[in-house]
Amino acid sequence: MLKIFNTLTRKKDIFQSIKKNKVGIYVCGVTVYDLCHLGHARTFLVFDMIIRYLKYCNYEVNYVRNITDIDDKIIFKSIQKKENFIDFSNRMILEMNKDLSMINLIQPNAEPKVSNCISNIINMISKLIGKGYAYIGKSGDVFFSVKKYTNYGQISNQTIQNLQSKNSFYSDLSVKNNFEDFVLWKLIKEKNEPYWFSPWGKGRPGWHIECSAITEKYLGYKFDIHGGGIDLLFPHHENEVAQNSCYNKDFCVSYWIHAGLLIINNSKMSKSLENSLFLKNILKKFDGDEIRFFFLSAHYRSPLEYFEEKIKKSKESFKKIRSAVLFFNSSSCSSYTNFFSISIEEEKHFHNAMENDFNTPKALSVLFSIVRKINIFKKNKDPKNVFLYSFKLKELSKILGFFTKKSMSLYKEKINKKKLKENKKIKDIHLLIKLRNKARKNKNWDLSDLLKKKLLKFGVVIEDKSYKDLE
RNA sequence: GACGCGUUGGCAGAUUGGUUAUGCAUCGGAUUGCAAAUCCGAACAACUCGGUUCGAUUCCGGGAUGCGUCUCCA
Repeated sequence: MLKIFNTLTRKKDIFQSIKKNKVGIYVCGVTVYDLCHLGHARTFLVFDMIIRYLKYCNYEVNYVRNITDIDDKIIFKSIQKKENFIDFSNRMILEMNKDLSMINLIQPNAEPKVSNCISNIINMISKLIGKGYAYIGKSGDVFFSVKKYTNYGQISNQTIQNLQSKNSFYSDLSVKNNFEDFVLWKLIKEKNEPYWFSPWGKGRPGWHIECSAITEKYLGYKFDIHGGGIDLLFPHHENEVAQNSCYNKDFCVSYWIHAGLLIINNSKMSKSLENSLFLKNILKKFDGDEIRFFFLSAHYRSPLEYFEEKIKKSKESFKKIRSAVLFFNSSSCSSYTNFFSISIEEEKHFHNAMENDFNTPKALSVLFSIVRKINIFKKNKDPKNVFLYSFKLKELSKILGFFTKKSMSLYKEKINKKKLKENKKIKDIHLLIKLRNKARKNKNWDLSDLLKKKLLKFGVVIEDKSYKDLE
């Protein structure tokens, strides 16, 4: 029985899908004003793991993740880079897809761009105005009237009275009726801003309305799971609930799942703090499976502190599992295929861990105990059990998204390259030694010293004894 | 100020009202031509103060402290 921590009820709820064997899930995606950072990677990896597990449990999953390609920061960045706004966001989307594919994420069933959903957004805003939940402010921008929605604060447990106002254009009471009201449609302020036509003038949607319109369009007013980073809980998700509930009174998300944040230098990782680590850069040092292991070795809801030493250590731990799986791949024995239906004790532990709100650290510890058993069976020369447990290890790892075809082939490629490099290095060293010996024989001391220095660069220390050593 | 989540060995990180998490690192041993890998064993733990209890790291309360959110953020 799968239990999931639901932010709405603040406890672990038993999972039950609305439609039998089907799950609709929406995850708030990236605002593409820069490259993907490691924080994005964590959130999407968490939901990737959740979706893989649901699929493993025989659910047909409809996974929707939006791309915010309209946003003040995107506009600002594109102007700064003197790049057309559309070109800039498209370039960032390409980069995002490239980076995310390297950590082997399941592709969403739909990945709508906000710019393709403007008509849905306009419809939703019109209806909200019609119902009296939204109004045109003094500035001409459209605002949501928070006080009209009596359940506001339900998911984030916030009350309007306790909110602190921040200074920005849209927090100014000269443009809207109440400070808690948030913007649904922004009119263009500068000539070079991108815009779309609307009943309220040329402009663009506010941030919160896009997710409401997209979930409505792709998943309807009732769906199973809504996810995102915990930093989106307030105001983003609170506002989404308000918008959708006012748009359709039967709106209901069964489970709200929030991923814990990646912490770096004792604070949340975000670009506004200029401490971001781009996924692209991390991928130069660690592969997809290693990054996956690093994230899954902490519970998905707890904050996770990042520093390089930590991921290096986790890479070392992961080696243990990887080498066992590689050994299995290289020694598969088809005569044991009748073993596939046999179950082992560890599978139960693994499933219990996953069913308990996706306890991946515990599930991983089960993998380690399988590895130990495999090693013992190897030592005891028990090939049947080596095969059985190795097979199970691989199957369970795959549930968590490890050892996909792509990640395996990338890893093999990396290893082969390394081997080639090693071989070349050894050849080079032998050649240099030969040349140096020749130079010494010819008493060409300058060349000999030069070659000695070159050898030192390869880590080879030359200690000459006498000419007798020379060949 | 409000709301939420934390504090577990050297590090990372699960779990639990009583009995080994797990991984890395350390120490001892086994295995091995050497090494790597592996196995066995050892040592090291619950922020603090109260309460409940036969028994609390776990439940309850106070305190300390860290992180997140409060209308741009995965």
